[in-house]
Amino acid sequence: VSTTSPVPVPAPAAAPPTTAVAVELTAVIVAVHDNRPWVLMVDRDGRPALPSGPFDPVGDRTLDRAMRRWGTDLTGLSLGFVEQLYTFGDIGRDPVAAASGARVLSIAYLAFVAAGAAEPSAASGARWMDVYELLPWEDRRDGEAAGFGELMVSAIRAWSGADAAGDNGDERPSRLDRAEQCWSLGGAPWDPVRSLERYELLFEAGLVAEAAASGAAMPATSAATGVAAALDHRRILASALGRVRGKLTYRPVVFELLPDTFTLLQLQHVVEALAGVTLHKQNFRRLVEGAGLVEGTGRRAEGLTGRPAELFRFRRGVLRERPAPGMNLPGRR
Amino acid sequence: VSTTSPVPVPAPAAAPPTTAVAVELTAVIVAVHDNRPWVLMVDRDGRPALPSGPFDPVGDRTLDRAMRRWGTDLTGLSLGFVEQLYTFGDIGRDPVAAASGARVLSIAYLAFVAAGAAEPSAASGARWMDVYELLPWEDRRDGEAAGFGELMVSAIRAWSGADAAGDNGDERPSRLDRAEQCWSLGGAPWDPVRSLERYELLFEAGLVAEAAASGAAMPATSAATGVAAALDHRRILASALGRVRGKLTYRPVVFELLPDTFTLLQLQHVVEALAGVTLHKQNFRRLVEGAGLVEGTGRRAEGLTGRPAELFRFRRGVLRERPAPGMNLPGRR
DNA sequence: ACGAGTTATAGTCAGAGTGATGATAAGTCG
DNA sequence: CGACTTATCATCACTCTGACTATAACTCGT
Repeated sequence: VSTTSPVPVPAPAAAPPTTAVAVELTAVIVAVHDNRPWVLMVDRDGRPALPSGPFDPVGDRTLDRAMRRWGTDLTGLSLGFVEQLYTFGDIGRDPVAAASGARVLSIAYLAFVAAGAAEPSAASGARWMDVYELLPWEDRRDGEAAGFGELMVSAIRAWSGADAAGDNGDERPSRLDRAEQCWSLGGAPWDPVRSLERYELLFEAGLVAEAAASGAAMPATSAATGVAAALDHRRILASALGRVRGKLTYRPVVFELLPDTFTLLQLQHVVEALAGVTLHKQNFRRLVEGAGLVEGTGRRAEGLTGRPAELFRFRRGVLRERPAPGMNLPGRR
Repeated sequence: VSTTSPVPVPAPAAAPPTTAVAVELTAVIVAVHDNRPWVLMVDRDGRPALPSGPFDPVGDRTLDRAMRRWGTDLTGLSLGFVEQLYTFGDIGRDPVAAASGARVLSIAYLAFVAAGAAEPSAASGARWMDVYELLPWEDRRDGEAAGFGELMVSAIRAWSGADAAGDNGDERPSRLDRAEQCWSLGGAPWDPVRSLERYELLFEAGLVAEAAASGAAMPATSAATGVAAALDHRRILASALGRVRGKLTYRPVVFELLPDTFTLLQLQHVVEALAGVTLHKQNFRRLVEGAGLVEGTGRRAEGLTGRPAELFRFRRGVLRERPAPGMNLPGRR
């Protein structure tokens, strides 16, 4: 079955590629205040859009560095955690560019800004926007169907039934299966991480405004389906949100969003804001302390009300002890 | 802190980017036979290389579809699971191209081919190569330091000490910390998922041949550090391996690598081959059955030796029951 | 000063999941 | 028929998880 070394025949693929396309960086810059996740958005033809910048093939030695430099310029803030997300390249994703024959590739990056940092420089035209204004169904902190409702569920049911009848063989999971898995319509628990799948399902079902080619029927804003963004930027945001939520569970990234010291309730609120679900308070405390993720400073917070809480800090030592330290979200597995 | 809608000022970033760079797709096509993971490689100037193909901005409507089409042509096999990995764009990654002023961006994809599928078409010049021939330290199935040895450990220790002395502030984790985490030098258990970090550490420490700019001192092949590949393809492979290992734990992707029915031992061997660690047999069986990942067909395997095992198949129903069904690797967390 | 309200923090308990080990079943091969 | 090999079942201690209860410490209004 195997040859240990490949034969020394030049493969056809080895010829240097010559395809030219436009490449840009797109940033999903996230912060958390006031129990809400915020994302930095600019305006693009009247719609909110993720900030994008050109990729400079001469000046930028690595993509990561390009992202860091440009993101810092844009926000005037120092970016904590920075990670490449995904490269988006569908032909229809930028209709304007497509019309002129250009193909736009966006390398999306995810970055965190610590709470308490300054505002973005006004010159950039960038503003913080509530993530759940764009993806309202992803926030389940106040009840299952908060802002989503049975309406949407039945719409999805009706739509997913449409091909269950057609029975596409049993290769790919049916739309019904996908809908059930995404929205926990069957017995399965809600999985915060699947935000991208949920957005894609809504898109396919024609329930988000972006799905209507060239601004047809749907309103750009609805309480249930949120505010439409430019191009495929809501898709990118949904993918970022899923990544953040997944990452939370096995890497201590939350601390990049918090000040150096914080109370356990603050920490819990940040996790809840990102995960879009509420957590059991006592268990959360036990978990993070028991896992050695945090350590108490002797000091206490300037209490607003109630018993003053101890201030904690991230305990770097965990990294040496556990390979995958993070916050457990309920119902994973 | 927040304005609900962004101000309607055209952001500087909204101007269409015009940067032109060469974009190619690079495939990490993986199969498992004989208790080993195999990757499809071609020859490139005498070194093994991952197959790469140009991205066609006109013909390919989506990146995923481009990958599928081209990968199928290349291998003559049908690709099961296909997933975008990462986009690599370091300026130094293709010295030949760089010399001529071109910047090459590779969008790397991971794809699986089921066992028992046919050989790749000979015309492509592609051959299967043992993944652990390229990344020998990633295979820990026969003992901790199999093929790696205390030598490498101390080399890394020496190197990582080099900046511990310099003490770069305590922003980024020190090299010593990184080395300890990657190789479980401290108390931490070995984490199969960190293959990319390990490769990058070896690269930085100058312990892999690719690190020597323009073929200086290091031999292209060594028992401990493996066979050097073209460009940054070993880095891409390491990143793919980490992704596969991670994915195993929360999504039932193994089954894409197996025939429709299989024995539990076969399943275990595939998981072990990919994870590079051995698993406890009884617990593995209990886990996989208890989680509802598989279901027995009544039939038994044509036993070679020993008691014949029952044949199992993947149980699609899990997807409806659990959000994140997968194989637990030891020592995660 | 005191009690109501609010938040922090410790403790307890049942059930699920995990790692390790032993015992038994069912084939093949000499 | 016995040695060998692999499959499969059962058990046990231990940790982790989810839910609940009780107590501590502070602010504020009266």
